[in-house]
Amino acid sequence: MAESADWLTAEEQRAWRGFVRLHERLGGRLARLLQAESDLSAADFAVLVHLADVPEGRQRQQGLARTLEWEKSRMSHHVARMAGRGLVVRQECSEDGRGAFVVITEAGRAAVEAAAPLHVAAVRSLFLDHVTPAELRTLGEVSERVVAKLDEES
Amino acid sequence: MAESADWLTAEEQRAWRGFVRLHERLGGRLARLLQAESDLSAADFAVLVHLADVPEGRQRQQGLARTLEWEKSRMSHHVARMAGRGLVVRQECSEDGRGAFVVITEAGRAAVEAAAPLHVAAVRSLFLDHVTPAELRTLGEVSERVVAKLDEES
DNA sequence: CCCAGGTGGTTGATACGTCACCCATGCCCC
DNA sequence: GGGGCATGGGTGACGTATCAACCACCTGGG
Repeated sequence: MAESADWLTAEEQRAWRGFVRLHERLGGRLARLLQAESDLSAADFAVLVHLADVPEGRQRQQGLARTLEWEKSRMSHHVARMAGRGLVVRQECSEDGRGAFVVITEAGRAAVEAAAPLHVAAVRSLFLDHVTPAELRTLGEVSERVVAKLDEES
Repeated sequence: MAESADWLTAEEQRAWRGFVRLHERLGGRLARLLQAESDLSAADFAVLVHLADVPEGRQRQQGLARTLEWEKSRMSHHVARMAGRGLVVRQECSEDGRGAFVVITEAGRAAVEAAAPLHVAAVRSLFLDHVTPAELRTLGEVSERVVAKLDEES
């Protein structure tokens, strides 16, 4: 993404490209750490954190998908893989014959409990430690505003 | 990613989660627009923009990979797919028997020239238009600083 | 009661990124 | 000048995201 036809001002470009790069690097780094230390992908981690935090450690698959803002297909594929690794199990839903619960296993709980503090520490040391509180607030405001705009236009 | 063990302050969490969500949404949205309007993935677009901007529209594969910060394997796979679609062609390198040039085709040039203004307009309307210049500057500074930190620690 | 449309979930195809290897060529130093 | 190592590149396997199609079940209106 360089200049081609009408492009952005220097400041716009700097901010936009910086933002993209930041997320790429930070995301990649955090994902690799999580994988190396806990053998979990970022997606695994997100699923397990939610399940660990919900009564009985189980939730309807579609509900989980909505919370994480995933497509149902992605959730289905992913749950299948996680079940294969013993992190969760599927459970039939008696109230709704179509439904399926996803339930975190003991192994899943152990994995997420081991991973969470490491992950938090990584977010801190790689990101939060290098940002001032004022900057952090600005970042939060901008993010919320733009996400809201994106949502209302969709 | 909710609370589990020691977690983040409310402000930290808001900023961090907002930042992640923002990138996910914005990235997804821009990618889908590019795909729908121009039949190019974000990766295709990045490759073509660079090739269109370089003398003779050709560059060594490894050089391209370094510019985009991709792994050589990813570049190899991707160039193969793009070549299959006629957006680029591979060319042998006479100075270095191992080397390969990637050359943009006329079709590739046409595609990127059609896509670029639409993409810029989308970045503006979905993101830049909702951020003040001061916020943009903060964003640029934070991004550069954190990326620099990440680079020096790797 | 039946059926039309909606919802929950699965599956298979395709595209993509990463990893671990492999091969060939270039380069350098003894 | 030959052996070892680095470099440029390709390949196949695997995990993963998306899309489209599909099936099963539920639900509401006639």
